[in-house]
Amino acid sequence: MPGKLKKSVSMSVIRRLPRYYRFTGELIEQGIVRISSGELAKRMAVTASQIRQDLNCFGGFGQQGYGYNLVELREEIGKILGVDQSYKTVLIGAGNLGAAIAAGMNFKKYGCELIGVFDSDPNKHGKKVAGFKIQGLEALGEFCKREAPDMAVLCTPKSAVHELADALISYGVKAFWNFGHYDLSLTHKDILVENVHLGDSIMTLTYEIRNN
Amino acid sequence: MPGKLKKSVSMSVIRRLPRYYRFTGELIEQGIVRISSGELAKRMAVTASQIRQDLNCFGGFGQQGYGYNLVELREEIGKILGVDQSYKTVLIGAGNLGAAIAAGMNFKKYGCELIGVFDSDPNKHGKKVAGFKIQGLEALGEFCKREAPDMAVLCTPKSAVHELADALISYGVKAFWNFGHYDLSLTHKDILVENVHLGDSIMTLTYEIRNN
DNA sequence: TAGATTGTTAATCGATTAACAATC
DNA sequence: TAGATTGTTAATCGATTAACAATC
Repeated sequence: MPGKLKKSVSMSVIRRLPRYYRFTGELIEQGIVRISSGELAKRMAVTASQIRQDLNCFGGFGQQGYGYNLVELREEIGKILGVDQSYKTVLIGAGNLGAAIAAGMNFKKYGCELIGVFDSDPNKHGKKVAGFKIQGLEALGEFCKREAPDMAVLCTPKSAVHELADALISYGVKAFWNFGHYDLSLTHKDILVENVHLGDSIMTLTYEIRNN
Repeated sequence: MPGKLKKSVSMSVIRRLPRYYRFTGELIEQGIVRISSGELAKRMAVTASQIRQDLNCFGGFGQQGYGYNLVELREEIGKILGVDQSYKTVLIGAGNLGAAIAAGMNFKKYGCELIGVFDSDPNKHGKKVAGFKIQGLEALGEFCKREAPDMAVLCTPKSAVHELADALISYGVKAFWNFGHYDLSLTHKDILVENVHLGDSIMTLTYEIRNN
């Protein structure tokens, strides 16, 4: 038996990591150096058990009797999340939302690097967003062959998502940050998809307003 | 015993409802009239059991031997989610993202109605977004007293969220759609919060790129 | 060393899936 | 009626919490 097989970490855990990353950042800003799982739990309104379990999926970052060194802990979580990377990213769909994401999202902070912005609308071509000239979709293939982006941000209407994904996958893109109201992972296998369905999000809020 | 107490529905179920709402809409567009839980399950890549369990939290919308009438089902889910309502909504923070949400989000489709846009930056005051003149925060109190909004969309930097929430709560706002990197629900109780943390979202994607 | 706090195993809880009787 | 499919109960699975021995 050549080394134990690392059991894959559940999505529930992964989705909590960014929150740990944010909180440790804030605590460091406040000048705090070390923290126990109990104290961190209190501040984040979760259980200490959960924090210890979550972190131990990735190794022992703490020290018995002491707790966790915040700078060290944050760095480790950052590495796990990949924010120390620089994944090349293209953004497709420079409408309201797409342009806002391109201009306002600090990609570097999250391990990504925006390298191009595309839109199907010829009227937009050549205009600048976030320092990038908006390019037509006909330029996408060559651009991808040259730059080999890792990730695509999809900010197009849902009708365009399917076809775009086909093309991007054929150009070697494996990861999709999808803002379109379309369930990419149903039709496209062997890719990574993270959906941001703003409509779904606001509906859970209206649900709660109503049922309260 | 005056009627059985309806056990509250779990968040896992609620968060699946918008997806049912989307899929039933698409199926209706395709001209399909009825569907069985088994067939719907296949299309959504979930189990039929889950669909039946989820829907039965709210009552029996189906018919044995027949399945579910799509138009009826969608209407029921819509009512549960509150998309037939018209919750008055103010948006605070007309930066890149805030302006894009104001202009691009079809609030009416989701049971909301945008009634005002606010920003702290005096240079923006008077400019128009989505047909609304951007107002200063000093106008917020009077506006809320007059209009009594139900919901606030927070698109400000995290440093402003806490104070803004204090003010809005004092004006009677109970529900917050929060785009700021700040955990509102930790500091403010008895309000409804739905967070959209785009940073958290993109980090789960970089995690997956890295660990794949 | 004694006290604190982790890493980790065991117990509990909740959510998902399976099964099937009810019924259209 | 017979076949299909729901509504609902029971079984399983996974995630969260509690407990505690290991150890800094």
